[in-house]
Parts: sequence; structure tokens; C-alpha cells
Amino acid sequence: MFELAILGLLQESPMHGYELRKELTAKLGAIRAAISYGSLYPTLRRLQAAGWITEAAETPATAEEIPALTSRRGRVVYKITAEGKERFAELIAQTGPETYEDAGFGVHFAFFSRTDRATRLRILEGRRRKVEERREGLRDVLSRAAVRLDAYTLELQRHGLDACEREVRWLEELIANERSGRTPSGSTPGTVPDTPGTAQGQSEEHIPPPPGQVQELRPERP
Amino acid sequence: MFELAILGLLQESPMHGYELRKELTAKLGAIRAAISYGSLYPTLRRLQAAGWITEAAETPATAEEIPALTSRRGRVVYKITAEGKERFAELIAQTGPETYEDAGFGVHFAFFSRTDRATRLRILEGRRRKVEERREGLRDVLSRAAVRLDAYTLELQRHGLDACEREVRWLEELIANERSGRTPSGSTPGTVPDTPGTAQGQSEEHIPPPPGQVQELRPERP
DNA sequence: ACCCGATGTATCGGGCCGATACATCGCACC
DNA sequence: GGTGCGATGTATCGGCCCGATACATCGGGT
Repeated sequence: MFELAILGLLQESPMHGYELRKELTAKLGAIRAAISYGSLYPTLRRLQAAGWITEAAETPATAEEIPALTSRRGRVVYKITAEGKERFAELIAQTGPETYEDAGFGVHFAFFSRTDRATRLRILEGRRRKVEERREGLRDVLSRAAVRLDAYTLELQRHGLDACEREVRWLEELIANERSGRTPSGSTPGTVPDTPGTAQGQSEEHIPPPPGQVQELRPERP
Repeated sequence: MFELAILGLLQESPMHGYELRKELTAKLGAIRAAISYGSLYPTLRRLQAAGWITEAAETPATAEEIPALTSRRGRVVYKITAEGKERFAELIAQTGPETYEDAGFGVHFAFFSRTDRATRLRILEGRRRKVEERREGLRDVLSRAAVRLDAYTLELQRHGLDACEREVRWLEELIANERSGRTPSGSTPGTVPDTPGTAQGQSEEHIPPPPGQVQELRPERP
């Protein structure tokens, strides 16, 4: 699941592990607290073995770098490959059951600006369905099992139910916005161009690299 | 983490795996969708190996049972041991870092009716602290990184932030209720050596409902 | 007669996590 | 001038949990 996220971040700019973790944490902060190194490094190795990313030695940057004063140990910089970009496009377009799970949905959503509109709608609606099911389950338990469960457990269910209802409303809004051709809170132009009109499912290759949008992520410290 | 939940449920009544899963799903439905068998059975084996639970053959109940007509295959009924009860008491009272994590907190909360008030407060406050930290992190990202993140990612953060704020408010209420002694005491008869003087909740504010009586879980009799 | 959905037990590979270990750097504090 | 500390940085290990899968029985509907 981090496969997608890592590939997505590396497409913006090459990074080393520590940096990657920080960016990941910033981008997915709403989903999970922080990705653990015990996940990150093995995933990186996996991606590398598959050929989606490559390991680049610490950049000497300008040739006349301070050569040996501070030897700048370690620091493995990872870089996405052409195959990796294809893989990313594939992952971002395909929807499995885990796409609608909490974490999976969050990751997909975080890269919506690189997802075409038809897929965005599919994911949003799938997620809504999922949350609605969950909501119905909670309602059932609350109405049916009030005798069997203690007050604290019921309170927990109620809080969960509230969260579900709220998320459904949020999703409804997002779906309505997608249909009417707006991006959330109206900002950030220059992302994926919308194709208004009919939702034609033509598989038009992979969405090419994000247009302008890519900006320098903290250039290597001098 | 399911160790606590399973021990807690088996303390109410012996059960077999399938039943256990359903009860778990009902009790923890607000936390996670459903516990997988790939977690349940290994956990059961672990608990058994540790001596916290024992495996009881399918009850012949009355001696003159229909002996072999329908052989009543399989059906392993698990039962908590004395050591298991001690273990449960230990687990429910102790608070580690994972106690304040989403899942860990949920499980602890679901068994609050078997937790003494001091521990309840400790957990509630610890959780609040955790969520507040998360909230601050999201605020930071939102205020500081609005330039670097696209509109969808920002929207995700906003939604996460909203959920955090809401949960903090929920926790505040619960804490206030605990302090003022309006414990929604759903304590099962004979389980908690509870602190006396906890009056039944006068309906005020939001901690509501009927103190649930634990009733016999259907000992299946088809 | 036949199939289907619920009930029921169980394993396997894989992903992710927390704990842990190690090493360097800049900086404040004494 | 030393000393310690927090941030930066890479990496592994054991363990929990999950989804997929396999297998078997039961009650009932068609």
C-alpha cells in the first residue's frame, strides 16, 4: 500500500529514506500517524528488486563539492525508473477491494490530483458504499443489541456511527463537486485536466506526468 | 491486542471461534470492521499455549444426548481459566503507548465497564493527549505546507483535522462525566470490584442509556 | 434432487509495526 | 574544551494481523 505512496512521492523528486518518511508523514498524516522504518526500508528494497526504483549514490551535485571535509556518510537517494512510473500509473488507476478501506482509500485520495476524473468518481463512490455498509452495521448493533452491550460499548458505537455519517456527507460533497467539475476548495489549477461531458471509459494510456505542479522539494542542503 | 478482547468476551461466557468472531465484530464494530480468522485462530492457539484459556469439547450437555446420529462435528469451545482472568485484569489495568492508539484505545474503551474509574480517566486523558498531538500535527501541515500540497491532499488533512477536533470534544465530555461520577455503569454483575458510590447516571448531557444487563449468550441449541 | 447461504475450523504468505542498534552532526550549556 | 543531547540517517528482527484459500456440514428453499 505504501508502494503507491512511495512511487508517487519519488515521481516528484528523488529522495533518501529519512526524507521520504517525512514527506509521507506530511502527505498521509490524516490517515496514519507515521510510516515506520520497519515498513519503509523493506518496501524500498522490494521496489528496487522489482525495478521500479533505483539507488543513486549521494549526489556530488556541483563537481567542485567540498570533497572530504564532512564526508557526508550514508544517504542513499532513491529515484523512480520508467517502469516505476508505469507501475504508478497502473496502481493509481486500478481499484481493488482494499482501495475502499480506510488506509487504501486515503492513499489513493492523496494522489487524486494525478488521477483521472472517472477513476476519482469510482473510488469516491466505492468508498461511500463501504462506509454506508459500516454505518448500517453499527445501526443494527445499536438498535438490536442495546440489551446485550454495556453503556460504554454503546457509546463507542454511537461515536463510530457519527463518524460514519459525517464521512458519508463529506463524500457526497466531494462527489457532487467532481460531477460539477470543481476541485476541492477551488484552488490549485494545473492538475489533471477534466474531460467534461460523457464519462467515456477509454483507457487513454497512462496519465502523463503531472503538468506544471511539480515543484522543488527542499533542494539538497548546500 | 485481541488478546484482551478475547479474554474479555470469554469471561462472559465460553464460546467457539465463529461465535467469538461475531461477538468481537459486534463489540468492536466501531473500531475495525471484523477480526479475521487468520488473526483469531492463531491468537486462540497463543492464548491456549499460555494457559489463559482451555479447549472444551463440544458439550454433551445432558448425558442422554443423541449420541451419534448427527455427530456434531468440530466446534471447539474455548473457556477462560483462572490464570486467564488474572491476565485479563492485568491487561485491562495496565497502560502502554499502544493503549492510546486508535485500535488499542477502542478495545480498552469497549471494556470500560470492567475497568476501575482511575484507569478509565488515565486512558481517556492519555487518548486525548494523543489526539491533540495528532491535531496539532495536522494544523501545522495545513498552515505551513499549503504551498506544497495539492488541493486533494489538503482536503484530506482538513477532514482528518475535523475528525480530531470532534474526538477531542467527545473525550472532554467523557472525562467530565467520569469526574462528576455519572458513570454509565454497565458493569456486569459480579465482575468488577467497583468503587462504590457510583450512582446510576441521571440523564443529563449525553451519557445516556440503559444500563445493559448481560444476558446469557445463546448456548446454541438447534 | 440439487444447490445455496450460513455455520464452522484451519493454514499460508505477506505487509506493517514497534523495538532496537548503530553512527554522525550541529549546537547549547557548562 | 569537553560533554551531552536532539536531529539526521540507515537498517534488522520478531511478532501481530490480514486476505485468500481450502474444506466440511447443516437447514431450507426450489
